[in-house]
Formats: sequence, structure tokens, C-alpha cells
Amino acid sequence: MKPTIYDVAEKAGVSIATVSKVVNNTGRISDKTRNRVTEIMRELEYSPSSVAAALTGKKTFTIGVLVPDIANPFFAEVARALENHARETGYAIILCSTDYQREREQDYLELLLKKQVDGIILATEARDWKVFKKLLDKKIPLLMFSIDHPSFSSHVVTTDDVRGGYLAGRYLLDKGHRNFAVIAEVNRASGRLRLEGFKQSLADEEIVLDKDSVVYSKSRVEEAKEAAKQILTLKNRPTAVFASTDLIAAVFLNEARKHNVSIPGDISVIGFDNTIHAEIADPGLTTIAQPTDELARYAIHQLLKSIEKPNLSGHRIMLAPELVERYSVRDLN
Amino acid sequence: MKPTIYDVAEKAGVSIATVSKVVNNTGRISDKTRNRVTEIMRELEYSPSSVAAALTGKKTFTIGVLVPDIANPFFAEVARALENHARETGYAIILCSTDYQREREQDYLELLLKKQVDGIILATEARDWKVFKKLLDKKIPLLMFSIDHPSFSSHVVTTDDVRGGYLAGRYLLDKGHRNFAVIAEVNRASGRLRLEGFKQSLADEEIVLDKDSVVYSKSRVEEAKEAAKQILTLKNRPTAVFASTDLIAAVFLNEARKHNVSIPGDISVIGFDNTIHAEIADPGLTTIAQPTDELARYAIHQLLKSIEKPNLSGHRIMLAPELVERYSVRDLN
DNA sequence: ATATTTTAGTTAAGCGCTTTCTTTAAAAGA
DNA sequence: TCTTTTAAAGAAAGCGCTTAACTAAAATAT
Repeated sequence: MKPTIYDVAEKAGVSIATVSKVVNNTGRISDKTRNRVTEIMRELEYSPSSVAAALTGKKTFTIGVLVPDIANPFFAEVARALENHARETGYAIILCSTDYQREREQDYLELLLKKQVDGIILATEARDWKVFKKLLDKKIPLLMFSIDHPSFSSHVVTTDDVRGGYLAGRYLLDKGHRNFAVIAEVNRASGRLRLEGFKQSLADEEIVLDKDSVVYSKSRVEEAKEAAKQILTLKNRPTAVFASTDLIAAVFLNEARKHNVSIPGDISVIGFDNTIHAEIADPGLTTIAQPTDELARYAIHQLLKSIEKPNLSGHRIMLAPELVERYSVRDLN
Repeated sequence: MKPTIYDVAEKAGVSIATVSKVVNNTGRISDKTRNRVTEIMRELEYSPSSVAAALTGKKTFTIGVLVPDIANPFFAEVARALENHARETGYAIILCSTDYQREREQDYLELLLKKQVDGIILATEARDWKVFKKLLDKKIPLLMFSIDHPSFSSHVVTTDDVRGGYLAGRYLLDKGHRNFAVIAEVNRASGRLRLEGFKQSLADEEIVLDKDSVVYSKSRVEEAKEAAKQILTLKNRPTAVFASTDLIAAVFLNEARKHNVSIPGDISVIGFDNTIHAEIADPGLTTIAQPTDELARYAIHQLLKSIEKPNLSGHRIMLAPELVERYSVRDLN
């Protein structure tokens, strides 16, 4: 059987309180005893049960992370980054992929509550206000990742999506483009904001997107294909397309090729996220990079902070996106 | 404060044992009491602490999953599938991405031991035999996912990689190819097995791969690029390339284009995994599909079984891969 | 009507820790 | 030398639950 604190205490000839103190480095312990106890712990391969510790200490050192889809490279990278930063501070992560299903989001939140996670990072759309409110009521530290809404009182960490959309538009304008189309992720606030920013850049030049040139799509292969087709069959074909996600952009690239449309010869494309898709796409995809790792670092940092001090009011942290130039945009000048 | 079992018991006028029994559906409880207690639980929004339950009941209903890299689409899909099947049975998953670092693998395993996970699914290379042995000593149910080694006494669930490689080779042969090259993942047993199977198919026709036509690469963009270049600059250029991973294949596609080599016109390519990369690649990548979801189902199923009965000896389950035809292979007949 | 079995629920111990409060013993001060 | 201070360790309660053992009441059998 796994050795417990009692085994260590007995063998070291001290009380369990003493062992606990050397494990947690609290209280006053003489070097002599500390060393002895440490030695015995090593001998016995003692590893304290964090379950028991959680029951008394009130902390599980676990945080729950909800993402819509871990198979989406952006979230995969987010997950990895979060996990990394969490591990550094001794926290483990329970990863929950909701598959965009509201019900599953529910289930997972309940699971996390039962498990008494110390905090939750929500990167899903949290569409169910009641559930959401319940979380706040339970006073469980909450952080919204990559989504935002004025109603949120919790911490929020996002990329500055509006600015990202703006950057994309500005870049295309600078390259001489004047005729645009957009494929935007309908089901995420971030998608809407990116579109918003894009429009604002066009507004600088008094260009207005006409209705047909804005197509909605989720960040999934099948839907993106449909959206791409719609754009490719537009009577008034754009010279540049802004896709609110690299995945959507990558799919567009393929569809274009099927339609014998050359990229960037006939149509320029710009994406968003800077995931592996942008790197692997052909041609390499010019895109707006999210500072994934930094986002994750801030997120963990903020969350841990509000675990310490639960009543901190929610800050909004918006990190700057950056344009990464590759080969999918043609210079018309 | 979160209500406890005491609050429910008191309000319902029963003992905590009774409440526990209705929560877990154990023992004999009259419908009348059951209903009353259930009602009160709802009223109080009582949610039992799985921490406390774990301390007594000896089960945390959590399983640890170690993958080398969650940003690799294959593992992302594996993670999602595992999570899904785990959730169905009330288990949560702690996801650990080791980033191919042995040390991190260590750290995570220790973390998981502290957290008293009920079982561990290992999809990393587990190169450190000592650590591995320690796990077995601790009698923690262990399942090797997508990796294998004769020394493993635990359960193993993998795709039949040798057969997969064989299928790839057979397919290319049938399409009239006789001159091959391979890019194989050096750091995974599965990569070696796939190569092995591929070679066996060639052996049927008494074809032998010469040394230069086998290039090793990890499943990462940078390295795959290098490997692709090596193959593309071979004096004796192959008509078909087998890549032991879709990611590697996708990168090869790009590099080929940069070298003005047409796919499948000049070189045919076949991948492995059938991840999103195969779908998005241009041309669509013909590949050997792993039955990811089924693998995950078996894995969870087996693991739960050996959680129930810890001394079950380790079975080896090898699921059949399947060829998915797309457009990256040319028929030379 | 009494003895026996079944049913419904209770008591209490214990899981492996943390933490507050005490106690003990040694060092310091008077 | 005796008291006071301080450093080091221990005792014990309690975290929220499960479960084995037990009891009282109800149902059934004799």
C-alpha cells in the first residue's frame, strides 16, 4: 500500500504534524529533524496525497479549462500553453472539450464543481447565462479566455480582435486592394469583432462591404468549404479575402485551387491565428498572429491571483495581435 | 459556503449515511425518504464533494493522459476521443503534454501519482524504464496507447502499424509504382513499425529500399521540411513517397511545390493518420486512417476494467487501419 | 401470540491530511 | 540558582464523505 504520513512519522519517530510541516515547509522545524524526515520520505517513496490535502487545505491545485474543440489547432496550442504555465506553478489542468454543445458545457461545469477545481478558464461561448451565473454565485474564480461580453464581471483575457481585423484590412489596403470579401466565424464573438475591425479599416478609405461579400462559417472544414464556394462564385469577384480563422483560410485556399483560381495571383487571402495551418498551407498564409503563449501566461496568472483574493474585480486584458507576412497576399501596386 | 452532506441530512431530518446512500444509490432506502432527500438536495443545490468521496472511497474518478504534443492533430483527436468516452463513464481527464521531454514526462507522472488518478494512459514514449517500473510497482493501472514494446506487461492499445505500412506499400505497388522513398518518424516505435510494414509489402515484389531513400524525421514542421528536401534532391528520384505521418506528408507536399515537383504528377504521396492535415492538404492526401475513436473507446474500456480488477494481465489490442483514397497518388498503369 | 426474517435507517470509525493550541525542553536572562 | 523566554515538537480536532456493524420496527412465518 502507498505509504501515508503516519508511516513516515512512525519510522522517523516524530508526529504527523511534524511531517506535515516539513512537507509544506511551514512552522519551525530543526534542521536535524527536517533532514531525518526528508530522508525517510525518500526511503519510503512517500508522496503526499493531494486528495487528503485538498480536503483539509481547501485547495485542489487543479483548474478546469473548457474549450469548444481541442482538435482546432488554436485551442490545442492554447491548451498546451495553459498547461505549461499551470504546471510551473504546481497546478494540473482538467481539459474539457465541449464540441460546441451547450449541454456538454453544462455537464462539464458540473463535473468541475464536484471536483472542486480552484478555478475555471472558459474559452467556450458560455451561452447559458443561468449556468454562468451559478458559477459566479458559487464564487468560483472564473476567467474568460478569448471571449468577452459586457456582462462579464470576471477576468477576461483576449486578443484584441478588433485591432486584428483592422490590421488585416489595413494591410490589404496598403497592398492596393479595394474589393474585398470576408468569411467570418459566426458562432464566436471574436469572429464578429474581427469582422468589425476589418470593416473599420475599410471605412478609413470609405469602402463598404456589400452584403454578399460577407459569409458566415464555423471554423470547421465542411462549413468552410461551403463558404469558400459562395465567395468563389460571386459575380463580382473580390481581389482579397479575409478569413477570421486560419482553418477557414486554408480551406479557402484549397477550394480556390479546385476552381482554378490562383492564390495570390487572382485572389489574395489573409487569415487569423497563425496556427500550424498557416505554416503548412500552400502558399504560406499571411495571417494575424495571436500571442497564444502570452495569453495563456496572463490567463494563468490572473486566475491564480483571483484564487488568492477571490473578490478582485474582473480586469480585461487585451493583448496585441501581430501581422505575419507569408505568401498569400499579392501586392497590386 | 457550499452545502455539505450534513446540511442536507439535517434539513431532511435523516442521518448523513442515508444521504450518502441516496446520492450513491446504495443500500436500502424507502421511496419516501429518497424523494425527500432528493428534494432537499435540489433545494440546497447540493453537489457532493468528490474530493471527500475520493478520500474515503479510494477512487478519484480521474485518469491521467500523457501525450507528447497536444498540438499534433492526431493526439488532439485522441485526446478529444478519450475525453468523450471518459466523460460518458463519469471520469475526468487530466491532460499532460510532455513536449517530447523526458523530464517533463517524469514531472507529470509524479503529479498524477500525487493526485491519485485511478489510472494512466501513456501515449508518450516512456523512455525512462525506472519511472515506468515505479508506476507498475505502485500498481496503478496503466495503459499504453499507440506505443508498444515487448517489455510492457500492461495493456496496450495501438493501431496495427505494421499492417498500415503494408497497406500503404501494397496500394502504391498496385498503382504501378516501383521506386520509393520513405520519411519515417524516428522517435516513435509506431514510425518504425510503419516503415517495417512498408518494407514487407515491397518485399513481396522483391523490391528493397536503398539506404538514401529512407529519411528520418520527427512529426514537426521544421524537421519534416529538411527531410522533404533530402528526398526531393535525390539523384534517383522516387515516383512515390510514404510519410509515416500526415503532418510530414503535408509538409512534403509544400516543399515539393517549392521545387516545382507536381503531386501526384511527378511524385505520389501517401500519409498516415488521416487527420485534418490530410483533408486540408492540396491535393487531398491519400492516407492510412487510424481508427482514432475506436482506439480511444477500447483504451478507456480496458483501463476501467483494470481499475476494477487491478491484476488482470495486459492484453494487446491492435485495431486495423484503413486506406483512405484521395488525390495524392497517381495511377501509373 | 411469539419467534424469525426483512427492511429502513442510524452510529461511529476512519480515510490522510492541515492547523491551532499546548506542552516540553533547552537557552537566555536575572 | 531560579525564572523567563523561545524554539521545537506533539495532541487533537476536523475537513466531507463511505461503509461495516448495528438496531428498531415492520412483515412474515410458526
